[in-house]
Amino acid sequence: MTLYNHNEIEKKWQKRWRKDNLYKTTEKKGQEKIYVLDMFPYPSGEGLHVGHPKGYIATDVFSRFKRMNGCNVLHPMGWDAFGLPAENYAIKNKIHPRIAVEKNVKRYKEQLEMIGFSYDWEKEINTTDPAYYKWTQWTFLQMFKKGLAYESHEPINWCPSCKTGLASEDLEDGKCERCGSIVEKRPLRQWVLKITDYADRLLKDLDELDWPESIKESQRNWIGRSEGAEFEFILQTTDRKLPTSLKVFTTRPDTLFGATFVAISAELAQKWIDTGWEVNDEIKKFVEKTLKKELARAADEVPEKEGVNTGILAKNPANGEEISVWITNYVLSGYGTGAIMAVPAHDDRDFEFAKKFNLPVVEVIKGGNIKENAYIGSGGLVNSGKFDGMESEKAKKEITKFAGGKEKVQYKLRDWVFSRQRYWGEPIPLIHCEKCGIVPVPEKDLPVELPEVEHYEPTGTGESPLANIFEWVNVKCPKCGGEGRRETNTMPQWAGSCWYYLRYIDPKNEKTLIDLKKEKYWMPVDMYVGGTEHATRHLIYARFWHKFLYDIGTVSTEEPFMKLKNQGLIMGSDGKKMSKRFGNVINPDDIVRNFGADALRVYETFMGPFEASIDWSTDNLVGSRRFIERIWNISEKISLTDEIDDIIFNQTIKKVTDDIKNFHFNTAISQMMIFLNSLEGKEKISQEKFETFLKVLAPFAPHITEELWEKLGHTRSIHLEKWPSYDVSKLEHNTVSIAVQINGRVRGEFSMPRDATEEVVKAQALSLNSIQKWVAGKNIKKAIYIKNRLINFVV
RNA sequence: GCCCGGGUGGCGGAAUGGUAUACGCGAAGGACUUAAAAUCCUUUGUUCGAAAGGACGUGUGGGUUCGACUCCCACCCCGGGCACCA
Repeated sequence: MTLYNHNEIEKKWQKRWRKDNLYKTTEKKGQEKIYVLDMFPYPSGEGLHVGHPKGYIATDVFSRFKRMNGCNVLHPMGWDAFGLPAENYAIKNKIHPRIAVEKNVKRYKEQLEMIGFSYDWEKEINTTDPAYYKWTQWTFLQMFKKGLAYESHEPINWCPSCKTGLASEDLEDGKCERCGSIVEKRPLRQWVLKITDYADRLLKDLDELDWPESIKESQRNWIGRSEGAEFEFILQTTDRKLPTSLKVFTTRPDTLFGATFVAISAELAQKWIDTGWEVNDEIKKFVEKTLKKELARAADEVPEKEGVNTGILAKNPANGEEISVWITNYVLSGYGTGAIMAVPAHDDRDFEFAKKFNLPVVEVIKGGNIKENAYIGSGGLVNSGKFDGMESEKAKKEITKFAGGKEKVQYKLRDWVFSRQRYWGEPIPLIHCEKCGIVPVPEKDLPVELPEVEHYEPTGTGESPLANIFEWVNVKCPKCGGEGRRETNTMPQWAGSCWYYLRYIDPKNEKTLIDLKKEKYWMPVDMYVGGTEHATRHLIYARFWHKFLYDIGTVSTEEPFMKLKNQGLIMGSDGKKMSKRFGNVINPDDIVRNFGADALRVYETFMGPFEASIDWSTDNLVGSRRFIERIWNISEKISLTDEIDDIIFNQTIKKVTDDIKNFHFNTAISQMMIFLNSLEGKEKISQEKFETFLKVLAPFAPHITEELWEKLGHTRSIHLEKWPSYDVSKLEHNTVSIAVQINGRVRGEFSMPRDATEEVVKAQALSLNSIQKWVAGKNIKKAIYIKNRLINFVV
């Protein structure tokens, strides 16, 4: 018996596959295309741990399966390498980010190759390659020209440690998603993309996508659509500097008669002051204090409600009542109009505020006890004039009409803060000219390359380190030829990943972002696999970016990713997230060296359902290694005749075929184990059937199957073989075991030929000793017969 | 608070109305061996019983059904998303 030396065999085949370019993308006519995509990794300094390849293994199994089924498969890999992690790593280790990225990419690629993935490396891309980011910049320019990119000075989230502004998507519980620092608000000049223009389409088109419900739900929450109405309250004031009316948005127009005051945000009050509203010291101080607190406040902190009465009165458009206008710290400035109608009887927050400041609470919806709490449910109207008695749902429309409001839809989604005050990102291709204003860099001058710098540490001043490189910053204005300055902000980490799936199709293209003919062939992505952490970042940004490209005719589909699957996390063996911090990281290199890539691949697919989070267990991995080894050993029993159970054999082909399609890899492996167990103790195994078994195993364990395939005399790779079919007539045994139940409890069992009639089964069942004692002297009310499975007597 | 998932042996898990615990790990016993490792075979939900056999058993409590891990109602616990969004 020859020894199974996984290291030698796996290295041998990896080398051979590379040499033969075995996994080169094909575009054979008349064959189905399938685009199988992994969320490309961010090459960090730590290298891969065993959790990372879980998704890659799944897509690799799937791609290999599709190739064997005759499909044209596009299965590429690349590197998302701009952004904070690479830059922070570079700063910490005092090397240039470019060098750090090169080093990390090399390491990642080595690690991936050890696992035996079938990527077409001719398609490799890197978002930090100028030939790549040329087109990231190009798309930004198109957005700028369409008015979707604009400059803003609004206060935004600022990470004091990373020293850059952030998008709301980059926060986690009010902390910087990268470094965990508490994020502050800071007014900053910044570039913003109008993703809100796409809110309705981003929401609506989710319905068409074959994505996990939880991801779709996260996006729906994030987009946050609310239907309601906008009302205009006439302001009763003699101050001519004040607006004459105030708009509010509400989802509860049915409660309009219960509005007892109007609340506005401090930001809105400040705007009024800026335009000349004369205010007393108390109001002035309150606004200043509130604005200051808001800047310093952690994003998830909910402070005690504060407010001050402006003395201004507003006329309720429903009943003409004059109610007071308050400046408060609980109305959000960035949502709706920055002002609300407060209905204390039917809103928790307004109730709390009204109680604190002794404002009236008027019940307009029946159903609660408004002395104790706000009632936010629905019900019949009261105190609402002619609408008394009407149901709240109906009243929403009626009162909106009556009070001159208009129906309106609001979204929570905010525009995408798109600039970072950092070095390691795509330069924003704009030039500031004193005469012409903001001028786009002409397309022929793209890419605007990131210049070499001595110091790339962030400045913390709100300017990127690029601002200090005068020879780069100072340029001629492309429009008037006068003095100009380059935009020094760079793009966020997520920019490059918004369209990388298009670049894979044609990675060397210099003329256009994508050749539309090639795009039409491969898009959309048929199978996209990655982690759930991208639900409201990458997966929203990329959809937005793609829809924009669709609108300008660059791509042919409205959505980039038709089918999405999320792999579950592999946790440390201690149940904690695998991380250097907890010292529970398992390195795939060690596993491959000690147990083999095939064992790792089988284990990661066998450990549980693909979507489930499961703790790593090297003990359990041993079972997968044993499986591989048993196949090796059993291959020595091959002969011309065989004793293989035909039924198990055909069931195995069917089960593996169906399970790979559905990403049920764990049960596919278990079926192959059942097959292998059925060979145990048998002396004769035919080459033909064993080869078929190798073929269905090949996507999971590409190395050992290739080696055994060669040993059996083949010169062409097993991975180029056709996927086997099974004999439908040989999926079930001719004899079945029938369970006999009395009142639903199993009391006996016997064997029968398949498809026996009820009479025969009944007679046989009742003749059993074990059954007789249960039915003796009792009246059988009825018998339920489930063909080939069981018979149940009700006594 | 609202919205998604999920809860099955000692452990990872299988079964989507029809014999609960497939497959794997671990454990116990046996074979081989001078011995150990490796490998192979057997047993392995709990409990009562010498055995035959019985009772209990898929988070908890109810319901539908001849029959429920599976469907319905209520609740508890765990994981994730959103959250002063009017």
